[in-house]
Order: sequence, then structure tokens, then C-alpha cells
Amino acid sequence: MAAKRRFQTIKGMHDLVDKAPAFAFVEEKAREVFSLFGYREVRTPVVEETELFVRGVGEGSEVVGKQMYSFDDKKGRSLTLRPEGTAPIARAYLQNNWASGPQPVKVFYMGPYFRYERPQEGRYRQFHQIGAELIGDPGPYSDVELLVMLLRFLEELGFEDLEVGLNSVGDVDCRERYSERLREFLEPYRDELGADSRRRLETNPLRILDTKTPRERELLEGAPRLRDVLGGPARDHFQVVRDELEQFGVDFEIDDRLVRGLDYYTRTVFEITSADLGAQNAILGGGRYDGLIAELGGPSVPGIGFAIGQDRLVDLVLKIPGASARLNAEAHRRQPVCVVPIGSSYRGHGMVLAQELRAAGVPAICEFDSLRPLKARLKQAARHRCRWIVLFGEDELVAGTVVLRDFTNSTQETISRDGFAATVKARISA
RNA sequence: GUGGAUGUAGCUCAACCGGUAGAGCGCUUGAUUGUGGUUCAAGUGGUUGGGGGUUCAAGUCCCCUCAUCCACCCCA
Repeated sequence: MAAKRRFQTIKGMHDLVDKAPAFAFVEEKAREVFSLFGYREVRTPVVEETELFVRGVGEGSEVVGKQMYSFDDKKGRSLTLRPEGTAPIARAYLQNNWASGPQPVKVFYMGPYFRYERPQEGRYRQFHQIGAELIGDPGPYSDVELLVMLLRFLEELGFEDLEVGLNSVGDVDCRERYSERLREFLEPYRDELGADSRRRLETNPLRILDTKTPRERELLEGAPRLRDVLGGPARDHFQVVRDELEQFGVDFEIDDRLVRGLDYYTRTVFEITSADLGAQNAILGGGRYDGLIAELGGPSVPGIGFAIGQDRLVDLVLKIPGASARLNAEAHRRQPVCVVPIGSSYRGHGMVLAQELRAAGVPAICEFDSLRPLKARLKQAARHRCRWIVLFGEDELVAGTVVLRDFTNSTQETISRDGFAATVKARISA
């Protein structure tokens, strides 16, 4: 039983290695763009009380029903690895009394989320989201501004021609009214519905709208439409959103079947999908949640937000022509200079040279292992993708010089040991 | 939770009807005792995911199990 076991990541969770620079890239862009709109970055814990999601996201939702990573702590309290980001932000709003700060509250966040599902392309048990929330303003201009910000972010990443799917699921009373109508309409066809939809007929008829089975789609052709059932305030709100989005040149398409999977959404909902992603094609989704904070025991405060699937977004970024070349060039620009001391007694000198380079703001590493042949150590420098090599040994010590070699052009020059860091800095930035 | 595909060297993959495991790349060293990439030479590479079964003989056939991927479902 003492067999050597090879440890590996938990199913559906991955080491981010090759994609790490692209992850960092989109994170930097998010900080840059969201800050331009006055959003502040916050970080909330990865673990919350299970009850937060049950109440906030909704017991009927798939996410809460069967996808949560829940466990009991040592005192028997049920905790959950967060499956989404909005409920924790709503909790933070209440706990930290953001209501007493400047309004509306604008925050963004990024980090890992967890859902217990069967992994496949674009769907992981640990995945990453970048999200933003605007809490405290009920008006349609907040919806518009949030979407404008979102699209600005995507443009900055290099995306063009992304189309936003848009819909309004109305206020709670509109939804109930509509659910009732839809239920009445579908009841006669009950036997033609799949098991899932039949169950939803009881629990959440709205979700039947985004079915993919052809027969159900056909049935729904003649169904009452959500937009015809919207109450006056919700309808007016949606109309302003649409008009203003057009004013700002936002490309969107009204999608009557767009209803989101999380129970807290009200009025405006939206998502962006991509044909370049495989079966899991949603890049981001979001919407208004005017009842969420009250549902969590707070005052009646409206909010709106979105969550971007960072893993999927990164996959798409890497597919943009030239994007990975740009990322590589950027990485290459930051490659360190490699100091190679020649001869075992020069290792200390190598350390000093590297430190002088770093002090001058030049990234530097040192190939210390002087017992190996010089050629092997230069090979290591090449494998580190270093372009510039600083060589230093007995000859240089005597002459008061160092040798600076350029791997790209296979040239080298001898420069003065005094102030060599400044010379190197000038050469590599030329 | 359901279905399908795939697991052989660090990586990408071969191995006929069951016959004793191979290539390319990589890595190490040398040709060049102080100069990487190209070239040449030598070397390093494996409990064929794991367990059991059938057989004289299993990478190959059968069963179980684990893992990965893709799809359903769900969503980011």
C-alpha cells in the first residue's frame, strides 16, 4: 500500500501556467477600464455561509440545487465555496454598511469560483470571474452606463462586433403574472414537454423559455410573450435602456428567450455569447437585481451587475489574430539579462553584478552553477529566453570589464566594469 | 447526474491476426579545457494509468477501477 502516488489537481481544477500571462493581461485591463468609470476593487472571502446562496441565488436554481461545493466546518456550520459573486457583494454591502457611503456603490472584483459540475471545454469546477456591481440606483441610465463600461472593456481587449443579447424579465409581479400565463398556455401540452420543463412548469416556468429542444421551441412560438406582460414601470425602464444604448452606439439584440438562471434577476438582463467557444458559449452574463438585498434581510435597494467568465474570455483573447504574439513580445521585453560568471570562484561576482543590474531597474538572473560547462550554462540562459548575457571571469576581472553578449544578433562587446549596469540598460532599451 | 471517446518515454505518437516496447522532439555529455541556436557523435529515457481475469504468451482480448477530454444538462 506504500505505492508511490502521483498527486494531481482536483477534477475540473487546473494549474494556470501557459495562460497565466493572458489572465494577468485581462485583469490589468479590467482594473484600468473599470477605474475609469469610478469602480473600486474589492475582495470578498472565497467561503460564505451556505444560506447566503440559498437565499440570494434561489433554492430553485440549478446552481444552488446541485452545483454547490458545500461542507460542514468543525462546529457543524454549513459553508460553501462561492459559486457566484453577486450574493457575496450584496452581503458585503449590508455587513459593511455601504449604504452610508457615497451612492451609488460601484465595485468590481475578480477571483476563483466553484461549481460542482462535470467538467468540459470552457466549464471547470474552479473557474474565474471578473465582475462589477452598481448598487443603489434604480434608474435605466445605470444599466446603460454599466453596459457601456463592459463593452469598453471588451473593446480594449481587442474584440470587435460583439453583440449583446438583451431582455427584460420584469419586476417580481410581472414575472409572477407571466409565469401564470405561461403555465396556463403550456398545460395542455404537458405530455410533450421534457422532464426538465415539466418540473419547471411547477418551480420556475420562465426557465422553460430558454429550452433547446426543438419541439418545445415550436410549442413556445405561440406562447404569450414576456414583453407584452411587463408592467408600466418595467416597460418604461426597458424602453429607456434600449433607446439610450442606441444613442451610445451599443450593438444589441432583443432576445425574448433570454432569461437567466439565477433567481434574483429583475428587469434588465443581458449576456454575450461567442461562436468560437464550443458548447459553453457564454462569455458573460448579468442583469438587474432589485430585490436581492431585501431578500438578504436588508432594505429595498436596487442593483445591477455582470460577471465575465475569465477562463472563456482568455481563450477568446488568445484567438484574436496577433494577440498571443503581442503577449509574447511583451513577455520577451521583460526577459531578464542573464549573468554568467566564468569559473567557480566568480560566483560571488555574478551575484554582485546581478544585484547592480536590478538596482538599475534591469531584470537579471544569474547562472551560478559554474561547475557545469560554460556552454551548458549559456544553453540554460537561452532556454530562459534571455536575449542579453553578461559574462564575467578572470580576464574581465583583470581588465576591469564585463562582456555583454546579444543572443539575437550573435554579437558581443566588452564594456567597462564601472557603471556597466547603465550601459546594459542603455543597450537593452535601444 | 447521463452518454461517447481516449489513457504507451518529459511532449507528440507508432507497435499487423495476442509473440517479449519503438520513432521524432526534448534532455545530458562530447566534437569547441571561455561562448547558446545549426550540424555530427554518444548517452538518458517505460511497472504500456491502476487492479483482476483468459492464455504457453497480453500494450493488444474480457471485467472492474481511476483519470482526462467532448457532448447532454447547466452556466461563466
